[in-house]
Amino acid sequence: MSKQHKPTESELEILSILWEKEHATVREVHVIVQKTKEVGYTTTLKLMQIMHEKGLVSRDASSKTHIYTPSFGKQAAQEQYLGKMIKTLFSGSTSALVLQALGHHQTTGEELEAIKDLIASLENK
Amino acid sequence: MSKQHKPTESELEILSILWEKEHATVREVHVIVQKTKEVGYTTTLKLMQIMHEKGLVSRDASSKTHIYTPSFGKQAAQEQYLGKMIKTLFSGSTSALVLQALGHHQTTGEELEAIKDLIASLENK
DNA sequence: GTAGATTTACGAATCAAATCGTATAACCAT
DNA sequence: ATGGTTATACGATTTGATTCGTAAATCTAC
Repeated sequence: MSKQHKPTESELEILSILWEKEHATVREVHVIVQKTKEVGYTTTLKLMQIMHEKGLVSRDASSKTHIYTPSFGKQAAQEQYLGKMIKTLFSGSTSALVLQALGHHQTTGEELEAIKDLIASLENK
Repeated sequence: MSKQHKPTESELEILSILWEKEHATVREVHVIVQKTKEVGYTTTLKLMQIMHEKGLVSRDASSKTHIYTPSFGKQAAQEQYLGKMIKTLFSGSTSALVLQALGHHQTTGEELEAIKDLIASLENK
């Protein structure tokens, strides 16, 4: 993930949409954004133009209607935010975060199995 | 955690210091802030005054040098940020976050034991 | 090809966060 | 009680994010 510019709240919302759809036009993004926020089309456009300037997204401008693609994957963003959160809010303790997450948020039995598997494989090293 | 005002980046940094020390003066906070950022004393002061207005911290103004105390605990903030992160970056999947955290950040054997214990107790319900 | 719709580009206005300078009050040591 | 230091209060400026209006370019349908 490009480190120079960390996405703002609104930018992250747009990135989420792009991750979901792989790539999209301003119109497509705007339609989805509008479901949660009352905001004009040109606002979404401007945001996406700024994201392009910052390098958060790339775009194909070969046709009139530009197509935007995120510059990095959801996973990279998850990594960055998770790392920062562990550092600033959990005093660097990954397990503190994990315990808090498992303790206060819903998980299915299957999910717990997957976590146990990962722990087992970590212990085999 | 007071929901009306979510702390900004800088405010969170100050809160972390207050959580660490229980309570502190502007000077004490500023000395620590200065280790990472080049910033004037009055900037830190102003920030803490605003945090007081927002209700993020309370203060004892009985002596000239005021003493600031966080209005809520670290745990409440962890809860809020974690919940938001699961929702926005992990599509609501707690296990996705846990797997990512365990997979990419260092944990000791003891920590893994504690996590396994929690999972076991969750499964017994 | 012309009208209406859609899109981009651009700049301006608004709003909040962050920074700092200056003034004033309180404290301390002598 | 006076000078130097430290604290708070307050306002001004800067910076960045967000919002939108307007104009110009392109497309579409007839």
